[in-house]
Amino acid sequence: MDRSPAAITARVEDLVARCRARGMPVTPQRLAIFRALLAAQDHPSAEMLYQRVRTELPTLSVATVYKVLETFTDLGVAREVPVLNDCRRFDANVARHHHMVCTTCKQVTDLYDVALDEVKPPPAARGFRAHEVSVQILGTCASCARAVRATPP
Amino acid sequence: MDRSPAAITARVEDLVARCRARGMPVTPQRLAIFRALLAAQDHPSAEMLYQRVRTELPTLSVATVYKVLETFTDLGVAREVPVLNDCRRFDANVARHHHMVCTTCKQVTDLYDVALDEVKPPPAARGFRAHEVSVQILGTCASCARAVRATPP
DNA sequence: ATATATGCAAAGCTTTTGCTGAAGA
DNA sequence: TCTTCAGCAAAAGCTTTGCATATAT
Repeated sequence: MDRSPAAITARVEDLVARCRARGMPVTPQRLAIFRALLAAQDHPSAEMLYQRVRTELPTLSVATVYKVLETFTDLGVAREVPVLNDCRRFDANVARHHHMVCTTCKQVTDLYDVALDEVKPPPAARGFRAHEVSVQILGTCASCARAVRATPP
Repeated sequence: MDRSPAAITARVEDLVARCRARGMPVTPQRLAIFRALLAAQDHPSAEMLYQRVRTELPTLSVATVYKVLETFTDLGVAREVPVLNDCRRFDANVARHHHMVCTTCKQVTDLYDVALDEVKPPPAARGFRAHEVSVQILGTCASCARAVRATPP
């Protein structure tokens, strides 16, 4: 995902435009949480975003983070990533991509691959209306693999 | 997955053998929960299994279901399916396959497709030790699609 | 001025944990 | 007999909800 200052500005302006289009207020909470989500590379949970934005907005509450993330997915400026069962994870990257998930440290890494993008619902899926094909590679990331070798169980 | 009586028997015997091999008791709870999981086509949660087995073992507790499912995954006779964030889902089908997930009714359907099996970790995944590649097709199942058309939002 | 959002607290769910009695091997 | 398990209850997370206040338009 493009993380240049210009791209960030464009994404924030897009959020503002979408809020205005629906007559929804542009609040400091929405802006700060969206900026934090744009800056994040780790598909943060609501709690993680709360911790990061709290330094900027000390009165922020976790409930607000959840509500704002819900709003973002409704507006189409962010999405929930369908990985890991322990807590909800979010991403401001709405372009097509896939994920590598470390089952040890729960880190989620984006994966761009045209071959994976070619994956289509097979004939067996008849009657099912596919909205999204998501490839999820589960395994152990490089640093966790090293840690395990250093301290065997 | 083969659900013939002979196959069911073989799977149960396999469970018994693996328990014995590790010196673990074969309890009525383990047998009943495993049979329920073998019979299930819907990737049940712990709560769903609890409701189904309860009729057979009225004294069963949900905590036991969780512990037993943990045991099953350790033994390699069942697995947790990496789909949906609302609750943990389990499957006695340990063969390679993928999933279609209805985001409306949360139904999870198995998907067998050799083309999807060909999906491999791309070069970008260097250093990452892939244990499993799981393709997840998110969308709306046939019956939910009908329901939406009948009662538009 | 009005509609909407925020913050707080409480409740709701799913899942885990600790312990005691029960039951397989 | 001896180890492991089942059941219970309590606790721990994550997430949602209801309501009064604050705020963006």
